[in-house]
Amino acid sequence: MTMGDYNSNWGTSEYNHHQLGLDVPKFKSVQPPSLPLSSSPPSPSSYLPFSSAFSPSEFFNSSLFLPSPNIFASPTTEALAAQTFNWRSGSGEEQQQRDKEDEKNYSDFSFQTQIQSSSGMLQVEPLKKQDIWKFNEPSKQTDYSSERTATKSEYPSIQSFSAEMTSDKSELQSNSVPGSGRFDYANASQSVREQKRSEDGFNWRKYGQKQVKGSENPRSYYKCTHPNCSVKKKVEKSLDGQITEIVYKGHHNHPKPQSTRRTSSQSIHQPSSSCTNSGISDQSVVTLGNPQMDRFSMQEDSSASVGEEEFEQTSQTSYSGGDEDNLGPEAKRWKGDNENDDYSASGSRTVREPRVVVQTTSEIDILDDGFRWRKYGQKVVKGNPNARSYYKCTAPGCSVRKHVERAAHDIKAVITTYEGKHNHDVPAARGSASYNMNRNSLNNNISAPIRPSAVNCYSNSSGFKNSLYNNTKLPATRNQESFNPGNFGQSALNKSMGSYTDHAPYSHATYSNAKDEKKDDSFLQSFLSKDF
DNA sequence: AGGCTTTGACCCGAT
DNA sequence: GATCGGGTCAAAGCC
Repeated sequence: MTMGDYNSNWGTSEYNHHQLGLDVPKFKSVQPPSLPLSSSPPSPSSYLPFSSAFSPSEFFNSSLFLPSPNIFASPTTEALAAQTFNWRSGSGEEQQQRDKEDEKNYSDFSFQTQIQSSSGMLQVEPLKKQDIWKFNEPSKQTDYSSERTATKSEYPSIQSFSAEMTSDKSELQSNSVPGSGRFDYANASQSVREQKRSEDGFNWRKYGQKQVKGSENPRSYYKCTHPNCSVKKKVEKSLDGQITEIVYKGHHNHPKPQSTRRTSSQSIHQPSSSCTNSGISDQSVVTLGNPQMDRFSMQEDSSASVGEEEFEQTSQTSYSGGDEDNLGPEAKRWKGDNENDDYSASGSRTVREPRVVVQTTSEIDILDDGFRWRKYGQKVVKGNPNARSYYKCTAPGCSVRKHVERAAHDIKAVITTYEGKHNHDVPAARGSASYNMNRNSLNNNISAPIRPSAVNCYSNSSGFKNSLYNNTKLPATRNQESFNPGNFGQSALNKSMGSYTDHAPYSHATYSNAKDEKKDDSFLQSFLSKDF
């Protein structure tokens, strides 16, 4: 192999779980927002450490629970797909029925969180796992890389099963729900390879595996099996089989192979659709972090619509020169070979093709809060070596922003900070009947935050205005979103079972965003002072 | 039989 | 030039 091979870019990303080969239809059905859903997926936040007095099923059915089809559209969601809520398992026929539905259509979000304050940052610490996304926006492409990226994070400790790389049969088996008898082994087995393809629409062949330094997770190398297609991807999986990082390289010079498989799950997955709606475009690196230091990175490629894909190109934001140094190690490490990529490598990792890009052009849901976000920056802020990804709500006129970063003191912890309030509802495109119903229901029945997680923390340069703590206690307006899965749990629980978060310490989130954020301050202030 | 995974060896750029 | 480490090769085995 020559260096030239790398020029194919480690930046192409398939959208999501598909690519991850995480396809166990039954478990990771992730439905794109645009697709009709028969049911709504549970919010990641639904994975909460319920107390004995708390009825998961009730909560799940209550208005507090805000299933959102948006989840499907979110890479994060997809990344978390394939898991079920074991706390719901075996709790009655009705419950099982729901579980069944979940298996078919839901992604699993194990956003079990607990609020903690640290270093002035309000953080949502996962009880199990959490995700962080880092997007690096590489270059444009005009080939058939219609792939998109979505990450999947499984939380085995929470789920009865965890869908994983389907190649791993043991994993498949482990995904069964103990005692549930709902797992169709035969079907799962049969679909193992099919899913390999269906997940991301492409076929992959593993050509190597290696234990990389600095990570206990083995890295697997895959090549697209399509003739003359040089797209590759590398996947890191944790010891427990969870995908911790994925990086795509190159662009498919062909459309996705037509799949004859039309299982419910597949139709639900339709990564392309989901991605399309999400508007992910161009390349970007997506890093999903989780408690187990699961790092999921993807360099995503966007490209012309091809085959089943249809992308929505969006504006791009790129960092120039100096910012490169601010890229997180992950981003640098995964820099691809895109023509535009030219970061200089840092750290001990060997990088063959320096690339420069830290941009994300896409409109994408982060943490499945139901809104569309577009990354506009990424930076390593003082006090935290972990890169902070900055996102902005893509809705016209909405200046809500949020940033996500992994806690400096604990990489397992993810800090999500919201700034501002949405002046609009959740994008309709993502809504489904059920979703809307739930939303309405929520509004009618409670005064709790419309969005489960409410606000992780609102902040602005002039000071912290709202804290999650407050949000969980104060009635929220319909527009009080920017929810964080973790917060969802907090707020929801507060409403349904008391002050779950009363004990949770918190502190002001320090949102040290730069000047471009400043301009929104007044807007935010206005909102904040008005509604709070 | 074909396709895929596994895995040790090898290649090669970086240090 | 030696060493390190990531990426790839390719034979063997599995399904």
